[in-house]
Amino acid sequence: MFKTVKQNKAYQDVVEQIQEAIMEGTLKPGRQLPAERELKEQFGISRGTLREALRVLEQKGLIEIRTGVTGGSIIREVNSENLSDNLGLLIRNRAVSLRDLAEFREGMEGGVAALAAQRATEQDRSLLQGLQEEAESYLKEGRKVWDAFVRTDERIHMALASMSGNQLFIAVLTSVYHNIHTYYENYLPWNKELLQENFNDLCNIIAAVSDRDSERARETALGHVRRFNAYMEGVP
Amino acid sequence: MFKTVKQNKAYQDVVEQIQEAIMEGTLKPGRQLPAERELKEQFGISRGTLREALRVLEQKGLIEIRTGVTGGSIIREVNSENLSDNLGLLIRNRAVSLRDLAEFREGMEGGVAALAAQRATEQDRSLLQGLQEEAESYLKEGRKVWDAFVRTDERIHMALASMSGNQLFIAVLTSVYHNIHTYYENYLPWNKELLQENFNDLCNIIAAVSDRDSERARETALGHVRRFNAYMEGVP
DNA sequence: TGCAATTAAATGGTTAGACCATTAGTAGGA
DNA sequence: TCCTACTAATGGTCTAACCATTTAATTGCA
Repeated sequence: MFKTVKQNKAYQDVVEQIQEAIMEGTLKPGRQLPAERELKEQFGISRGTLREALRVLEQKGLIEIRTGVTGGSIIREVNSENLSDNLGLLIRNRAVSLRDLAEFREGMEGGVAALAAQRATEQDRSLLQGLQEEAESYLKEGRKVWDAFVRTDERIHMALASMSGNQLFIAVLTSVYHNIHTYYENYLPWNKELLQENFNDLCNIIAAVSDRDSERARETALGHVRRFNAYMEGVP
Repeated sequence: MFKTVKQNKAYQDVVEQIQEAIMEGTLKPGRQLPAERELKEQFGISRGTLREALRVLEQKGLIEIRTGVTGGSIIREVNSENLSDNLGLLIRNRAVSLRDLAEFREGMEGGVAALAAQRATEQDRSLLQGLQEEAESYLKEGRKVWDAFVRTDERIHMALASMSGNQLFIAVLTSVYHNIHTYYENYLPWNKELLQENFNDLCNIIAAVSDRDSERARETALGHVRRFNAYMEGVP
């Protein structure tokens, strides 16, 4: 019949009030909160309690706290960084396996590439072109810059996610890449041929995106991920 | 050449130390940290600073803080609650739209269903059977239990995610469902025919999973999500 | 003996006031 | 004009005390 009454701590109340003000738009990104010594008066609490509340808001990604005379708590533009961090914690903590990450990536990369193909701007296309040339130059330089190549590969995939315009894909793929990186470096039997194959796949995906051919982008990307996942079969 | 030196605040240092201990497994879920008055001695900081650190860890979902004589900071089993909260914030802030959620779901549901088909046990299959019957009975009861039907629908999708055995799918889909619910309830033009169509889709997916036919499960699930997303086209 | 009420003790929650560290502007001198 | 030192405002940290909550131990009555 009745819900148990929740006895809010003082700092929680402060967190909720400020969070609501941000969500409602009363507090807009870029705007600054009053200084701590004034805020504590407005809320009628001590500075220590206020600071606990501000730390929580900071951790939630809602404010940024700067020191110095012009410093203070600044309302942040909400982004998906936090979601990535949280997912990263979850991945590390639950000991998500390479297999899990790989399966998950299979589910997403195709869709991301398809959306990117639909939504890429002229600027996006030239960005991809530039990244492709960068990757090619690393490939030619040979073994000593292989990890530079791998990083560029990752940047291309993230650029595609970015072009999808979908914050969810961006956030989730960011975490996945951050955590899958070590696996790929350690377990893939990198050699000249594999890098070349990887590069060819990238070129095909980029070409499909440039042609605004979303279905070809989807299939090419999915095929790429599947093939490379298969190369890692049997890895713990 | 060199990275900029990061001047850590004291509380950040504490957060990192405790977080790492949890991630490495030195601190296991259920275990309690020392009391604040002792912890502050171990870290060589004041209680206020320590409490800021604990609040951050609490917000990250890594510890739970209880009052009382047996209280203290208890290491938590990390779950996807935080992820859901975060996604909720992004949605309320309009950083993630219904369209984003729908696109994302399209990317995942097919893969989940395919994995479920490969990995479902006998027990899983009978669980699905039970849920299907439950949904059918709600459907027959008519309008007054429609939201019971919708909740069962959600449980079926989550059961499939669970059967995929992939913690990533489970965590992410849990968050997505928790947050997409309001959209579906408000914007889908629910009526008898739509519910029936929904139910038929579910039956087909469940049948494919029961037959261990992963490709049919993938296609059926994907088609289902796509069709229902299309019904919501034009929604903000 | 058994149980209920009371008390005690440990924990987190909060307060007050002080001082330190960082930063940007300002004034003053070379 | 330019550099330097100072000043003031902000967050960061510390100390020490008291309040609030919860559990376990104690007490006292039946």
